[in-house]
Amino acid sequence: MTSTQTSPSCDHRKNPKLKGLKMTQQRCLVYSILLDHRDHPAANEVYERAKLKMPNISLATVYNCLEALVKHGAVKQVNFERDSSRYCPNLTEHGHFHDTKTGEIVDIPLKPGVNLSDLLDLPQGAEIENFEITLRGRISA
Amino acid sequence: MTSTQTSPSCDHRKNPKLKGLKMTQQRCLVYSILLDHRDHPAANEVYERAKLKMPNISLATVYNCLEALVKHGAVKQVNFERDSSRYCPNLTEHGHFHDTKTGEIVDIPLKPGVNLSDLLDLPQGAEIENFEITLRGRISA
DNA sequence: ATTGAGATTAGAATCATTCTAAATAAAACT
DNA sequence: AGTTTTATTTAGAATGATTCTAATCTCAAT
Repeated sequence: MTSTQTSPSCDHRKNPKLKGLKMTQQRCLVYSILLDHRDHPAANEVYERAKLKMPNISLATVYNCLEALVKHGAVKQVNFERDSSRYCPNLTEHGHFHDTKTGEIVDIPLKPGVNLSDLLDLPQGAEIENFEITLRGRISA
Repeated sequence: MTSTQTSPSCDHRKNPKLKGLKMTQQRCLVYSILLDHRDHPAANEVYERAKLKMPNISLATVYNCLEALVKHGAVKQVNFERDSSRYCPNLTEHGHFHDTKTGEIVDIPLKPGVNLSDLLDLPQGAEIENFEITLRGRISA
């Protein structure tokens, strides 16, 4: 049991998103939790799930791992108003819809071929590094 | 000095956005601060500006006033990642661009005639109550 | 003038997140 | 293989924005 790898999703050869990021057991666990249930958990929820497999992991480590994954670009941090940040392994350009009835958060893909500047009057010379589009509402039956 | 009105912007007859909201001196001051410099101040910055005119106003009151204005729909609350909320009296549909070089935040109007659903693959039956579009980047000279 | 509803206030409490310093683990070098 | 270096993990303290609490104040309507 000297391996650092606990899940195939953390294998650099199979997952180029992780190339160059040292995958410790903790980072691997946190990352696989995000891949496992793509329900946009917040840090404390990731922590709860992580403890089931690694009871001594600390909340600080979960924050550290999430930060490392976000900085590396393997995971996106999603913010809804002032709520706790949530985390999302979907790296395609997308927004989020927050269903105010169920609390569920779903990914909203951008329509293929369309561009932010089709919707928005961007200022001259604006170079967008990243964006967030968050919607709140309901899904009528 | 028994009047509650300290600024014409708080006159209900001139400003229908405020109709139905009791305008106390504090609410009027907070609101006029937002109208005065449209630089998206956070609550503590509103508090600093407010104290110049009303030295005994409390931070809690500034929060209360901002909340009342937001709930009433006279002001929008704007969130960038996990930063403090900022406040914006522009009620037209718009997003925000955060210049990472200068820190400046500017309103980004939606192009006339276009719709969120032109850009996004919304789920069947989605009814959007509100949305936030926030961009980070730079303006190249 | 009295009442009652709502607003304001100071300060305490909350809660997500970050920081700190010590302990571990892994990596790099001999 | 052992030593040094470097990065990671950990528990708990600290931070900081916001909300809560309970007391006081305001003001319109009785």
